Amino acid sequence: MAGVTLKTVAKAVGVSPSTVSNAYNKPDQLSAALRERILATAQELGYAGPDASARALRSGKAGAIGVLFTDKLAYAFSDPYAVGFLAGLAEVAEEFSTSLLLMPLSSADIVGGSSAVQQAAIDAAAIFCVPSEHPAVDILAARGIPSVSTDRGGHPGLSWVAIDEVEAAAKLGKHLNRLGHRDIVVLVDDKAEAVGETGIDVDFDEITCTDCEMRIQGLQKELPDARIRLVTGGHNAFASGLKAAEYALDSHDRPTAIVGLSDVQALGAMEAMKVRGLIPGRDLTVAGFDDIPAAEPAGLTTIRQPIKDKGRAVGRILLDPAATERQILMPTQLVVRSSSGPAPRH
Amino acid sequence: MAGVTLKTVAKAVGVSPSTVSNAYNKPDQLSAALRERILATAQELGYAGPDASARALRSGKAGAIGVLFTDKLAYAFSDPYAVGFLAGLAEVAEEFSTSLLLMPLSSADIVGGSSAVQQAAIDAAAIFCVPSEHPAVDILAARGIPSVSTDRGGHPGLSWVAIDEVEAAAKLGKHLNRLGHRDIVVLVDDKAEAVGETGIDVDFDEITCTDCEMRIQGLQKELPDARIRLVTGGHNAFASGLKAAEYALDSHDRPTAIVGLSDVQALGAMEAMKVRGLIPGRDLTVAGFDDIPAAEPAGLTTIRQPIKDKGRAVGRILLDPAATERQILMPTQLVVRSSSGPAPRH
DNA sequence: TCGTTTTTCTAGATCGATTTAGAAGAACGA
DNA sequence: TCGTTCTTCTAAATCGATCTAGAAAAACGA
Repeated sequence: MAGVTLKTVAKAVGVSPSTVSNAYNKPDQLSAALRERILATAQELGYAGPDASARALRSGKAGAIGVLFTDKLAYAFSDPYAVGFLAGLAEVAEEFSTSLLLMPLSSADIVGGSSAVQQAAIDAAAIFCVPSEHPAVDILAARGIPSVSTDRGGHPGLSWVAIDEVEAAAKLGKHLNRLGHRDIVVLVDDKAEAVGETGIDVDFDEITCTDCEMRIQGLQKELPDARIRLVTGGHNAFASGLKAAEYALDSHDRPTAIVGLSDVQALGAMEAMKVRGLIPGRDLTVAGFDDIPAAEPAGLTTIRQPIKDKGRAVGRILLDPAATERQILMPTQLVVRSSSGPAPRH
Repeated sequence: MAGVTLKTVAKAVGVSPSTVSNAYNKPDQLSAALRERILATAQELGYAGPDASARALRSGKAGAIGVLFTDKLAYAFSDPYAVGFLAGLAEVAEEFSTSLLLMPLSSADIVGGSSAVQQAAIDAAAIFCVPSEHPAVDILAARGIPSVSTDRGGHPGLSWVAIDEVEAAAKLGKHLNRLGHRDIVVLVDDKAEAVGETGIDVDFDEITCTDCEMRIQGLQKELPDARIRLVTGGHNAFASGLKAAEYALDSHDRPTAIVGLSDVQALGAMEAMKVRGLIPGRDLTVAGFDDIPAAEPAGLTTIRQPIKDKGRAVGRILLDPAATERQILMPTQLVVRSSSGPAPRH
């Protein structure tokens, strides 16, 4: 069973290893009859085709692109936004019959080389929602792996597919300003530490994610005279938004608007309101980012970004030789729904 | 930049390649001082650590487990059920700092060896919702890659983590029977061919997915005197459920109940009803399978299965040496919500 | 018929590491 | 002081293929 290699097959058929290799990779380099014979013998011997690692080593092609995907891989799947990106990327990958390698970027000792990012046999990489300062990004660069990020922060030459985060947030900020909101709580995700039972206030300096920083800046820009507080309930997820919103709603000075830096968090906030009998858009304004599918039925005001297209565009840059543009700015759009309304006058 | 290998570093430092290798892999095999010196020189030369493919070849470990994921990779992400599985799997993978390789099982010529399943450098594989007759599954077997399936259909020795599909469906069948439903449309997904503008009827023989077959059998078992029709709107997704349900609702003899073989399809059916002013549970009963997060707010009656646990269990079997059980049956549960009600008497 | 092209196949180098077995020297115990 | 054990390092084989250059045989054109 084990130990059947190209050589074994070659010997059995009575040809050279090169020929067996050609039978698999370059059918037009040998007669059809011989190829048939080789394939048949291979089958008999239980040879399952050229070894993947050996082929990858020799030919320099791994047939896979890596995906650096948010802080914790498992968390990523709790946000439909991230999943949408992956779907778009997968679509293109599929077209080029390339696999997607999801790499955890856990804290394994980076220098020791035992981290997944080091180990991964990949031809290229997509970097999704990982700040360009992250060591894993450096490793990719050091390995000379062509990468595309969803973040514009990196070196000038780096490829990216992104949105103008500041401008996008500014659109929402303007909307809230017009509605008269001057006291706003922003729900941010906190990757760094585990938050306890309840949400907590955070400082702007503590924000670890570049996108988040820029969105907050965008909001501030259009809400210069508003009080903007940052609250977190943990990593980016429905439950965290819920927790953080509960904290904000139950505090002595309740804001007039809650902005989730992602829709899942905003939806969590809506749930918290529902429990408290508060009606979004009337009692309190809620807004989010991304416009995930669940936002529409929930009536959530949000900033739409074409997430699946983002995934596709990244895939094209990585895989399609015809793709020339290496830095792509995607459009965003303010989608006003029932969850936002005028701030109650006092 | 390119062309810097272990040997280059070894020569630069003045030691043997083995020592450099040890510096990365077995720090206790050399003096700390030397290791330091090697790592520093490596950095200087722009050496990013041992080549992944070469290491994989020599050591026989790829550091990744493959995931064979439904027919079309991009579609898989449209079902939160599939995503939940992946999240569970990713959780365990992360724990063992192993990557997840999502392989498209497109129709590339299998024999030629250019398919992703052939190419993939993986240590083990998870097979999600791919029938055991699929050629890709055979390839994995031929390659001698340990695999775990979410389907019990394979060889007796094969590992799996599954639910009793027939029994699960029977629970729902019994529920519908008690409510008096005798005319039922089942929404199935059709992977084989592209369906046109509207849903179409399908025969039981045309069902390509083992799970689907078993679920239908389970329904039939508890609804012996009911008319059960199968309708498809395409691959497993909300839009397909919508399309198929529209077809069923607009036909001259409307059923009293619609069962989606997945929640996403059932939710699509609910949307079709909403458009037509029909109220689920009163005018028509709708039910699904999986109990995805969106099912609860929608009031969808469904069969719950612990999908994330399923992913975790598969991960454990593949990665955790301490895991001994190799065939695990997960529990299911009928969750009755407002979308199911008594069949209207005539 | 003879030189030329095409088809079919092969030898041997190579991809970049890891591993095994063992050498050289240092440290140790009595 | 001598044999023994540890520590530190190395030489050479090996993992399993693919690639380049070229040989042998067959087909071809005039």
